[in-house]
Amino acid sequence: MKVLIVDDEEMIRAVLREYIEFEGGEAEEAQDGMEAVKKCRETDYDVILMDVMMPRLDGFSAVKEIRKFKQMPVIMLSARGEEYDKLFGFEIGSDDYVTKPFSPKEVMARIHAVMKRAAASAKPVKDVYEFEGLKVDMVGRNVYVDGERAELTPKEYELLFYFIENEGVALTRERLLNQVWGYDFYGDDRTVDTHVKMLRGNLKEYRKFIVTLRGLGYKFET
Amino acid sequence: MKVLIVDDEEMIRAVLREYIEFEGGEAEEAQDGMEAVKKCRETDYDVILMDVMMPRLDGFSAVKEIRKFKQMPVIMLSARGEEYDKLFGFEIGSDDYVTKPFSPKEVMARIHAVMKRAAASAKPVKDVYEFEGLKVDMVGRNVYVDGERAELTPKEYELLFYFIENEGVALTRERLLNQVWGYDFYGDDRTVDTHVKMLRGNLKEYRKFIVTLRGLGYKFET
DNA sequence: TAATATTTTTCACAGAAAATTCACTGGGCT
DNA sequence: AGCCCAGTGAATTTTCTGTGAAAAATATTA
Repeated sequence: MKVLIVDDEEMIRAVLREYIEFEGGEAEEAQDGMEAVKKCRETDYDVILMDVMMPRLDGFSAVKEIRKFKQMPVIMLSARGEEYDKLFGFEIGSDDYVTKPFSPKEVMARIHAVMKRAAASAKPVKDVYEFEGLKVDMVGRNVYVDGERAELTPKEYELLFYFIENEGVALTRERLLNQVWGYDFYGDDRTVDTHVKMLRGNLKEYRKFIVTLRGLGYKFET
Repeated sequence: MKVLIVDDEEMIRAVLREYIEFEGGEAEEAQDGMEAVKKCRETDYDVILMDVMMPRLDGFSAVKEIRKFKQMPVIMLSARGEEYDKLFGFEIGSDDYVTKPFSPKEVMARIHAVMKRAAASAKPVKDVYEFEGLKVDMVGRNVYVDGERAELTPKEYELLFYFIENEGVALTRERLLNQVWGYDFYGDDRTVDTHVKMLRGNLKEYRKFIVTLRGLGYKFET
């Protein structure tokens, strides 16, 4: 387990490092966002603990920057009351957050949760899925409805692929917008609905797989 | 089992201590909130018994203070009729309460309940819960009653999930409104009742898990 | 480059579903 | 017995989704 601790406070870094190493993990430190980005370019970490307020480059900007070239789980460390930051942190794709003051125990619990999640999602991804008469070729970007090729637009492909990758998981519109459209999309919720409508139309009878979860969003379920 | 008893009355402390030690537990005492906070800084307790009315620093303020740096289960000891205090105590995160005059037996029961809960919540949050024939899939948003899928409305899901996340914790209507409906909800208390009714109806025989606490609210208990 | 085609997004509206209110009933507790 | 308080059913109000059409953005072609 390799963890990157990003915080400008020496003390916090030291405490976290101690806990991580006590559990047999490996810890590296960065004093600010700039250094964090640099280290991430060179090394792969299992999880990054990222403070929000830092000199030079703040936590959010750093995560944004890192996300451009690498996908690694991030846990944000935000001072209490930074509500706005908290939300924003999620939007840019951090996996969790802890508010200061935090107990090291709490942080370790988050780390374990994130690692476990990562391990779970490392399940072999199939290239071709078949749900009854619906065949989806993830690599070739082809979808067949009862053997006949369905002409989907790019967004429809992406949406369908995301649904399939998260089969059985309840997805909010917000999450779909974040994951399929990207964190920097600031558009209407209805956009999702419209694309779901189009996708359903193209899936013909297999529209049934996309279930509406009233008050929440959608779910792909066979 | 390490317990901190916080009360300004010598007699009460002595009685509680006796019971705790009789059951093989370890007890420490504090005469007021100030002392309690100080002791909590130095030592980790499994549970804190905290009186409300005390000189120097009252119980609520003390809990608030302690919460700032440590997370420990608290059972409030409030004089009967201190209704307001009771509610407030829940909001600041005490785990249970006992009204004076109480039987030591009652207090011990609460302690055991709290300890059991703490042991249970130490494990990572589950995705799927099973209580007898009631299966709740938090991720997929599915609820099965004896294997059959229950169709819940959004509020019913949220309410059930909140109940489950707070298994064994007494929840006031106010707290439910705040947490499930949102802090900006200014509605009737009866609203909770109605949704509990609907939820119970959908849970069929497992309605029994949602216990009515007369004069207070509800509790999810298996 | 301009014109055209395709895709994406916005938006308003209708119908459906759900939430809320509220008066009344009945049970538990003193 | 009387007083609260929770349970309940139904009416009312609010919210939500599906949809179609138009506008905007993007890609393609001449």
